[in-house]
Amino acid sequence: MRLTTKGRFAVTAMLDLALRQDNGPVTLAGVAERQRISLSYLEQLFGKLRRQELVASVRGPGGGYCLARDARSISVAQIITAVDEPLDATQCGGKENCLDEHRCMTHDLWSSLSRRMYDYLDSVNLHDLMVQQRDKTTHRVVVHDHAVRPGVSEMVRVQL
Amino acid sequence: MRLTTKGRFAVTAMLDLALRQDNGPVTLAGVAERQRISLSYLEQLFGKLRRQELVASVRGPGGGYCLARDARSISVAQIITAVDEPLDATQCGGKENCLDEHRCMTHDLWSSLSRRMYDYLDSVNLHDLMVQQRDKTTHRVVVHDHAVRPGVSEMVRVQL
DNA sequence: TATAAAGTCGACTGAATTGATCGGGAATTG
DNA sequence: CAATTCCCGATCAATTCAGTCGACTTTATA
Repeated sequence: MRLTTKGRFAVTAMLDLALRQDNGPVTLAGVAERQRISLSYLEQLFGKLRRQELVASVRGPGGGYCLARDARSISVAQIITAVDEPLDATQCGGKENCLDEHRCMTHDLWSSLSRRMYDYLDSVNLHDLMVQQRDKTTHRVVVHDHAVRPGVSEMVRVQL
Repeated sequence: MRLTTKGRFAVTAMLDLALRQDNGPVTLAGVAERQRISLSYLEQLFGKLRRQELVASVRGPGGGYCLARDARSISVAQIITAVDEPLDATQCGGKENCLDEHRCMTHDLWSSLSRRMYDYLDSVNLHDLMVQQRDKTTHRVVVHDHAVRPGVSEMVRVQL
């Protein structure tokens, strides 16, 4: 499990998509502009996301991308591993370069750590992020309107 | 927070150190040989670990490295951020390239995610890993005594 | 049917990072 | 003194990152 800006771009773009797909397919050009990510780079990322069946594409005018499944069933871990393909195979990974007892130490240690990290990222899904983001927006509006709509947002804020 | 093989090397080396420092300072040459990491690369990593005061060095014959503090007080997160220095400042990070409402989305989303990951890695310390590793070794010995040498790797393999 | 809007694909690029190598130091022990 | 070990800087090939470009396919609609 790697964690780089590449994964962040993908998660950000997917969240943008999730928040806007109610009005039909979302164009990459739109995502690129809103999130300040280069269009061509997005195309590469969405190529991978599409092959992993996290998004579906609609060609032609009025086309764009939609989530391929419910936001609740798409985890952050799935997004990240979709674009960061070489999962973690870079280590000794069963090859011949680590010998005797120590092979196991390195291998097990890291696979255990990285599994626990994966489990965490897998427990956060796109819908969670949408709610979190909408609350933030709401909160801003509330502050603007000064205190007409108390509720929802108050709590989430604290966590960040 | 980045998570790459560089961090894995550092954690592995620190664990090797922690498991052997009872007999005095541990040489990098020893770590290099046992863990199959190049000596010069280890020197670079330990330079950073020393500057972060996670390890202390002893020069001259019989010298080497020791943990600078108790294993319980050194977390995996500390090790990783020590060697992967540019913590996470690579994003929009308060700069001018993200505008209006969307700035907050990207920024808050990722800082929240990455903070939770950090918290997790910060909750695992070197002592935890030592215990985990020693248990595994013990377990292996038991199996070993059993049959005619059914292969050291047999058990450990399962987990992978 | 022609055109424009969109996705699709492949090749390529500059910059940064990874992991490694080398050479020469400085400190310490015996 | 000589050996051992840490320390530091320069350099390097390979890979990845992030972005660019050009050509192509699909499809809605004027």
